[in-house]
Formats: sequence, structure tokens, C-alpha cells
Amino acid sequence: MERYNFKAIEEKWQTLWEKEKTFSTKVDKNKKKFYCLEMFPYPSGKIHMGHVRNYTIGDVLARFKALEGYNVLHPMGWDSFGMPAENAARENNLDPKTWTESNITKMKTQLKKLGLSIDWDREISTCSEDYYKQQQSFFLELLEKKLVYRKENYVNWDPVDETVLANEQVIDGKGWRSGATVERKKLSQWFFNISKFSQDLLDGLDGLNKWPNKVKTMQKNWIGKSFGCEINFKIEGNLPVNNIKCFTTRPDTLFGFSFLALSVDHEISNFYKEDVNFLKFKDECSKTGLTEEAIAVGEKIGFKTNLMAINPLNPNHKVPVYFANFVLMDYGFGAVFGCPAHDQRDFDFAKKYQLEIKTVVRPKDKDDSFVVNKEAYPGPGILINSDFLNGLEAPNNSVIETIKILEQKKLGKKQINFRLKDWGISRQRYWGCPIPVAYDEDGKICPIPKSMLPVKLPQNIDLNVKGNPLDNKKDWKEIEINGKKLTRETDTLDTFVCSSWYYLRFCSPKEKNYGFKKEDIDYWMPVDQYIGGVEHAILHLLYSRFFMQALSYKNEKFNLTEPFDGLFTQGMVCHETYKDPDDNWVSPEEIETIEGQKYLIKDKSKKIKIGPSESMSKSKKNTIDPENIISNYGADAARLFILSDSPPEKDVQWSEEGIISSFKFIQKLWNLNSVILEEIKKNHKENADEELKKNTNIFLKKITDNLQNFSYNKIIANLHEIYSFMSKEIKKTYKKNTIIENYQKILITMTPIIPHFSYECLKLINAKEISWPNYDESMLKKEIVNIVIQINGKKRGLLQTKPNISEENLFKLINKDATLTKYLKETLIKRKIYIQDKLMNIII
RNA sequence: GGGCGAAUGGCGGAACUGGUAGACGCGCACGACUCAAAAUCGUGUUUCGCAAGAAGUGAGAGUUCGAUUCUCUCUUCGCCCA
Repeated sequence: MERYNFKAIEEKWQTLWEKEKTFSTKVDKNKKKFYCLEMFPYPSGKIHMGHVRNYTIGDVLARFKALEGYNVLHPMGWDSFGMPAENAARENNLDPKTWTESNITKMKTQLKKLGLSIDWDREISTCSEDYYKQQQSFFLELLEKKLVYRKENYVNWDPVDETVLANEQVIDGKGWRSGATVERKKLSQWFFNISKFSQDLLDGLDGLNKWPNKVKTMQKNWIGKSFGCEINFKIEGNLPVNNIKCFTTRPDTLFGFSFLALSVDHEISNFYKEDVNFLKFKDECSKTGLTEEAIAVGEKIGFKTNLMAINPLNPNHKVPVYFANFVLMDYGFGAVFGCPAHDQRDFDFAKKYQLEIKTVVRPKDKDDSFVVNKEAYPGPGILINSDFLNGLEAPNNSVIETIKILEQKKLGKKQINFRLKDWGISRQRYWGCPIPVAYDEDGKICPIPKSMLPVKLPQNIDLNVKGNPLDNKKDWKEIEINGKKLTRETDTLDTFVCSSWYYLRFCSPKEKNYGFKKEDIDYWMPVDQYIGGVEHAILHLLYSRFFMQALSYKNEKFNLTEPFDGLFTQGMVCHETYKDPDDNWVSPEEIETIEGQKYLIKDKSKKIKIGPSESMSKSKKNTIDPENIISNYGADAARLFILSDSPPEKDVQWSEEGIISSFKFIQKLWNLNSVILEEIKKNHKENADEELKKNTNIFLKKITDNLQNFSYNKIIANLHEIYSFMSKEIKKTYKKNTIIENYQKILITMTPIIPHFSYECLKLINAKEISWPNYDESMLKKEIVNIVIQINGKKRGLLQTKPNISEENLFKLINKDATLTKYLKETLIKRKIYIQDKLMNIII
């Protein structure tokens, strides 16, 4: 038998699809649309297994929907701005554009080898002038609507490289490249006013029924709506300070108040500018780190002021005011009131500075003598030691009641607080979308006129200068508009901005006048199924949702609030990790297996230690190159395996055995195909029986259901089952038409998974019109059912009968069955439970 | 510390709304083909037991005629937030 030549066949079909533009799409109002989108890749130069998984999952869906008759939009593009290009360019002494574009070419070739049903005519790249021109125009639109603004903000500053670092570039407080200690520096930055939409973004989640709950919860927590109270504390002391405002979610614990804590950046710190001790303390704070996480694990330290804060509910109660490292300027007003008994941070702080710890909430199952001593009690309960608040149920009632009282006395007011902060979009880098504004001599913002867009990135840039390369490019920076001398903004936009609207661009990739065309959006949007990694569950998805809100805001023509109707988050691709005897990571390619033991190929005296399977990463050397896999086993085998071992939402373990097994399975299917082709030629006159039709029908139901539920791993099991059935069944004699008809249906269901192979086989049987085969509901009815017979809940036998047998008749059958009657002899039957066609449980 | 989720053979994983636990695959064992090996095909494979049978879905309880599935407590692991 001829071996399946995957190389020739895969290439043949890929060429054909490309030549005939099989997957190119147009708006067609007579057809129902389906927009299938996978998160577009960063063009690093090589695809990795994560891409293979992501795009295979999407492709299965896109192909399935197309066969079902939908007009499917399945595009691909490149998230092509960003730092790696700048770093690579610096290292290799070329420019980011060249590097990026050559990577795109390489990756496109690799992706095409996967046989994806992508409309490449719609390809977009965010670093193209064509794309960022439209982005700049959106920026100006948002600027007009006052959804973009400038403010001073702290950044991570690398004093050696003179550059701003992203949080992940700060490693142990040091710059990732220079190694210099990172400073906090105040810089004027651009912001999107995302917090304006906090409530809308929260409410929108309720309508997203096809999103995983997990992601919705994560977004909800990120937005972090909290209900509380703004309290204005009266202050006494040696400074001209009368009041300090603070926000709290627990005003009901005010009687347990024992200090007021301020952020070191609080405006009151201005009075301590010259205080050496305070400056020392401030320095100490920045050493322990100012991220919320560092604070939670680190020691709580404070700096005592001479101020006293007055408890608004009890004017005789005065407590000291501290600066404390665990208070952030970002939260509330940069001031919190401390109630040590019911907050662990406050508790730790109070212990350290010997402040009062007064219990004001008792758990419901304790009495009023309950006292907090070893650790704070943050749980629910009843208020105690709180004068007129005593007896209230905490926190629900007590918070509401306390706020009422504070409002009546004009000491505070109800407030909703959101954790979500405005989105800082300024980046001091070259390889990003230029922000289309300039400044006049007074520093006034002058938007670049739309007719002058795009503001192009300058070429021949020196990336080795300190700081932002654009800032050093004088001939670019200094411009003249309408005779006025201006200086360009040198910040570029965060790349998250590019990915916040790319799905709109796919609808109208070539539109010149605007980011998209209304009629295209009206037809294609929203994305019906968005597929990508869960690592983007918060930022990218939230930013995209915000972008829709922002574009729709005060816009009569465009009104789309949720971009992604369905969301699917796939799991990671993992692989075993290997180490040599000296504990160095070893890649799978450096290993040889001899009699079940793994050895280093270079030095076979060295035995390999097998570590746990972990997500593929270069640092652990457990990556597998998809290009090698495709050239050794073919795209179909790769697709088959990446889907087969685990449900798509969970992690999958890549293994040599697994890919080989998938490769072999395709060969088996090919052999079966040859047998079937022979059988068709024989032209039998009679049909063996109805088994083939019936089983094909059952198979169709299973596979259709599994496709709809993203149970792609079960589809592979279905394929194995139908293979095994067919290879036995084909030995019987069937009429030519019966074989072709059923086999064709089976082949069609295989096209989403292993398209090259299936289309080749379909061609060999001369299949013409290819659409998703429906199954016949009436044929699914069983003629014989297996009924489980349990005695006292234990399975004791299995009876085969026709469906719908009555309880009496079934019992008669049981009484004829010797293996069952032996359990029933001379005992009283107390009860019989009969589940139609499934089970009878006899209680004795 | 908080939130969410998970735990099933040697391994990856099935089991629809509570109703035959272990589909399908990997691995392993045996057999066929072969001088032999590889490849391929076939058979078997939860554990204990010769068998009849018994036990069995992280641990412990509960609800139920019946629990992998529902409830509670605990353990471990993962992810996110802090």
C-alpha cells in the first residue's frame, strides 16, 4: 500500500487554497456571518506551540462554521510595535522596521504551512503607517471628547539608561538592562480616562454570557467597585492643617480608630520636605518597594507627626497621625484610618508602635467580652464597644447606618470607589505609534491636524542614545504648522492601544478615510468567537472593551459597546523538563532514549533527570519548534495532536509519543481510505445491513455536539471510534452509493481537524458539494437497550430488551435470569426503582 | 491574606440534567508476520484474588434507592489579585 505523502498533499492543497482565494470573504447580507478571531501574534520571527494551539482551535471553529453555511470572517494580523524589535535592532544594528517586517514574512510562511483557513487579503500590521494613521486619528477623536488627558505620574526611572521602565523590566528594584537601582520619578504622561467607564465596564460583563466566568470575575475584581464613605477628619496640631480626607469601606469600625495613616506622597508631606528624619523614612519606604504586593509582605513602618486626628463620632477621642509605608496615594485620598482590631495591616502597625487595639466587632457566636489579641478579626459579626452603634450587624447594616449618621452630622458622605485607574498610554520609546500632538512655546497642546496624519516615525534613528530616541531627533521634533513653531510630542503609544481596536480594522482593512467603514462594522461586528490565552484576561480585554465605549461615547453613528460576544481562553502547551547530572537544563533535542532511560547525546554516560511538565519556555529549554514538527510529521498530524490530549481550555502536554501516534493515525486513515476506494470499485449489488448508516449517524451527532461545545479532544476520540468501526465494517458488502454517501459525511467532519488529508480523500471519491452533514434524529433511536439491574444499589446484571419495556415485564425478565434470582430468593422485596430504559434498582 | 478552579488507572483524559466509572489515546504485556529487528496487525490491561467475589474517582462526613456528579469540613495543586 502506498504511504501517505503528507508533504506533497499538504503543499498541493495550500497552493490551491491560496490560488483560488478559498478563504477570502466579502460582506454578503443574504448570509449569516460568523466572525472568528484569534488573538494576533507578536512577530517574534518564529511561531511557537502556543500559536499552533491557538490558531488550530480557531481554525477548527472557522472551518466548521463555514461548512455550516456561515459567511466566516477569519483574519490574521500582526501586533508589530513593541520593545523586542527595538532591542533586537540595537543588538543587531539594524532598524526595527526591517527586523519586524522580515519576521512577519517568516512567520507568515510558517503559519501558512499549518493550513489555516485565513483570509490573508485582510492581513494588517499595527506598525504600518496605514494602520497607525487611523489610530492617531482615533487618538485625536478621543482628545476632542476629553477622554485623553495629561497628568503627572510616577514612573520607574532607570537613571543610567535614562529611560522609563515597565514594571516587568524592574527586577529586584534594578533596571533589567543597566542593573541600576530604579528610581521613582514624576513625569508628565498621557492617560486614557478609562475610569470614567468603570460602572459601564462592570455592567457590561453581565451581558457577556459566552465568556468564561473566571475571566468575568477577574475583570470585576480588577475594576474593584467598593462601597464606602468619605470622612473628613478634623486635625489638631502644630501645622496649618485643619482637615484630612480619607476613604473607608468600614466607617462602622470608627470606635476602634487608633491612628490615621498617610501616604508619604500625601500633600501634608510638603511640610516635612526639610525634615531629615522624614526624608530618611521616605527613602526607607521606597527601598521596601511601593507595589501593593511588596507592602503586604513587607514590614509596616511609620513616621509619627505631631498632628492628632479627631474621631468624628466622638470628639473627645484623639489619635496620632502617621505617615505609613502601606498607604498608597492611588487609593482613596492617600489616607486611611487605622482600626487595628479588624484589619491585619493596621493590627501589625499598632503592635509595632504600641497603639490602642480596641475590639468593636464580635463574631456572632461570641459574646460582648470577645477581645482581639493575637490577630485582627476582619470577619462579620455584631458591633460592640461602639456606643450608639452597638448591636448593629456588621458589615452590611452597620456600614449603611454609620454612613447615614455621618451624613446627617455632615461629617462624611457615601461614596463609591473604584480600584480601576486611568490607563497610562505614554511610552518613552521609538518603536510605537507616535502621539499626534505638538506643543507650542508655552507648552500648550496643539493637536496635529488630521490632514497631516500620519505622524510618521522618522527613519535612520540612533537607538543607542540615552533616553527616548525620538527626543534626540531634532529635525523630526521641531516642526512648523501654519507658520507656528512647535515641538512634537516624543512619547509613543502603549502597544495595548494597537490591539484595542484591530478587530475593527479587520472588517475594513483597506479603508483609507477612517479606521473602518460603518457598513462593514454593522455586518461583521461583534466578534462572535474570540480565542486566546488567559494571560490577556484582564488588560487587553478590558482595554478593548474600553475602546468601544470611548468610540461610542458621544457618537451617533457608532454604537457598539461590547466587541467580543464569545470568548474562549485556551490552556498552555507544556512539556517535560530535563536536567543533566549537573543540574543544567537540557532540551529534548539533546536527549536520546536507550531502553527507557534518557541520556545526553553528546555524552552518553550522563543520565537525564526528568522533571515535571511545565509550560514551554526558552529558559527551561523545554520548547519544541513547530517548524520541525510540521516538516517531520505534517501540519495535519500537528493539528491532530495539539487537539487530542486535553480539552482546549486546559494545559496540554506535548510529547514525542503523542505526535507520533497522531502521525500514525493519519497513515491508518489513509490505508483505510485505500481499502474503501477498492471496495467502491467492486460495485456490490447488495447492502450488508443498516449498521453503516446507523453508526455514521451516531458519529455525526457526537462530533457535531462536541464541535459546538469546544470538546475538541473528544472529537479525536470520535474519529478513532469511527475509524475502528469503518475498518471492520468495510469488510462487509455494501452498495457503492451507500459507502460513498456515508464515507463522504465522515470525511467532511474531518476537514476542520485535518483539512489537507480530508480534502484529498474527498477528492478521491469525487465529492462535489461539501457542506456540514446533518444527522437524522429518528435514526438515533435505539432498538435494543441495556438495562442495569441493581440490587440494593449494587450492579448485579445487565438485561437487553426493546425500549419502553414496562416495569412488570422487566421484572418478569429478571425473574427468569438465574444470576439475578439467586440474590432475590426467599427475600422480601421492599421497593423497586425503575428508570425507563436505563436501570432497575431492587431494594431487599 | 482574598477570589476562582481542579484532584478519576502507570500517564493524558472520558462519563449529557445524580443512574453500567475508566470512552479514546499513550505506555506496558502477550501473540501473529519475520532468520531477527523495526514497522504493521490482533488480544489483554483499575486494584486485590486461581476463582466466586470484594474494594475503588484526594481525605472525612452528609443528603439519596443510588454520588466522580449535590452539600459541609479538611488536604494538596494551579491560576488570578493582594
